[in-house]
Amino acid sequence: MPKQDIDSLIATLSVRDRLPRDEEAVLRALDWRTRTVPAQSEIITDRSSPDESCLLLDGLAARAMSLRNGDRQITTLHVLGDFVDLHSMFLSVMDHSVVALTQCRVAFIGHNRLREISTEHPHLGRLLSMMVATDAAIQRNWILSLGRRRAESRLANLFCELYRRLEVVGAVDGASFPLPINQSTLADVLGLSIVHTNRTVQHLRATNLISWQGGTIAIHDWDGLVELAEFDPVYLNLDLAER
Amino acid sequence: MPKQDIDSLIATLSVRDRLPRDEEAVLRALDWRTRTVPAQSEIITDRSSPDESCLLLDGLAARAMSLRNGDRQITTLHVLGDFVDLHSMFLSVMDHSVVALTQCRVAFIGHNRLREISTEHPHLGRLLSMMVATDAAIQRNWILSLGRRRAESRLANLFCELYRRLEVVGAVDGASFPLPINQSTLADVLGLSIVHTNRTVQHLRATNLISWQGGTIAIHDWDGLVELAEFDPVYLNLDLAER
DNA sequence: CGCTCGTTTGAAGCTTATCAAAGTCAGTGG
DNA sequence: CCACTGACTTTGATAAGCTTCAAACGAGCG
Repeated sequence: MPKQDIDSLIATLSVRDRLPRDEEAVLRALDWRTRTVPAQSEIITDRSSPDESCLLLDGLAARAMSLRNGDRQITTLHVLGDFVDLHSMFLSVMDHSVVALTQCRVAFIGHNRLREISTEHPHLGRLLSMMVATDAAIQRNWILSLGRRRAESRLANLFCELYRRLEVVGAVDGASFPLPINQSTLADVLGLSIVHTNRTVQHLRATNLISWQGGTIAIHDWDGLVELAEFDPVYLNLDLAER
Repeated sequence: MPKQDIDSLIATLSVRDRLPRDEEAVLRALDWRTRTVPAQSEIITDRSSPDESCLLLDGLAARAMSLRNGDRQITTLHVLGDFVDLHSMFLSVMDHSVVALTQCRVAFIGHNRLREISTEHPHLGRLLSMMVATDAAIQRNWILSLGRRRAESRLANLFCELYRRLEVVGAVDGASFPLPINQSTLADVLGLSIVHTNRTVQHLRATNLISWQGGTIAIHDWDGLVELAEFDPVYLNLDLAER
């Protein structure tokens, strides 16, 4: 695996806790098994019992769950630097699937190996648990969104969150960030119909908060977006972030 | 602390993983600081930075988040045996508050002590992480509910989940379990208005799936409730449960 | 007995879903 | 070079689900 591949994980961790040199070295020295998966493919199957966990090196992935009628809900979006299913190390059977929304590069590492390094380096083990907990905090914010925010605020919130998370791993470009998904997928994140998702996006455009073309979101009015979203990044746990 | 107080934690853990005698002994020997808190009081304040975690020994508690307009969303219900904010061990600032929905007995234990025993007993540390991960799985199911299930199915799902979780800690009585909250609180769980919550409850009664009086839910038709809810308990991670 | 809190009912309105069709655009083959 | 195709976005019209407001009802309590 190319050396810089692990950089986004290092960035994700070190913005949230101190990451000593030796622990960083341990992570870099791990025997990651990398793979490239095509867009729309399943990285991890629902109801399976993986014996390894998967780090996202590049691309956009999602946890997805479905109802019998085919309705799909995406419960978390994953960006580079995210451990996509550390959860499977602690839960024996997957309660959801993980799908690649774009082409993704991923790196696998065995649960046994992760358990070994957690025992040898307890602080590193705690960092892994912190990622699980951060994940859960992101999910809680999404529960608040789905339960109590209306469509527009919900979408604004998503854009704010993605901007901040992508910023951490150096994947934003000024006030723009990549979002190479279609509105049908976005609807599955928002818990809305495609039609209403489209109308909601159009309204954010019309009020000049954002634009969205060619798979890129440009934020034109960050303060306005934050206001509409009632966005407070505490839940992202970015304590050591510079701002 | 009376000896049996910790039993519900032991039950919660041992239904999900093997819990060796010595680890159980470690948990029982911990220097828990117990407290009784009145209904409606805050156990942990939003935006605070606790240095201890809180185990629920008795009663019903909830993670709560609010919007500026006062709308409240409950993101997780906690029952006896649940670690209410293990998350705070890994996240420095609380992204939500924890409130007692009924009078609660709780037991606090310092984060430092938890870190010590996690280092000395790595498997026990992993059990703690498993509780965080189980919590996250419960939240994911709730995201699916809020995003894609309509009110009736959402409520049915909640009742199925609570029944199974309370069963683990021996808090059900036949086909009944305690739910000593009012419909306003239930509305905050479901992400609905009080009025619609009331109508949804009445519909479950009218179709003879459940009854609800005096703070007790009686399930009259488990299979019907499961069917309506599309309830699949995989996400509760009850691997070692007998059924 | 009158209060208060919680539940229930009714009516109107808003947000979002559903259905159907048209518009746009990039890619493809004739 | 142009018509065709298929995926995606956009628009319009109607309906369903849920919220809001207002008021009545009921049980427990000082």
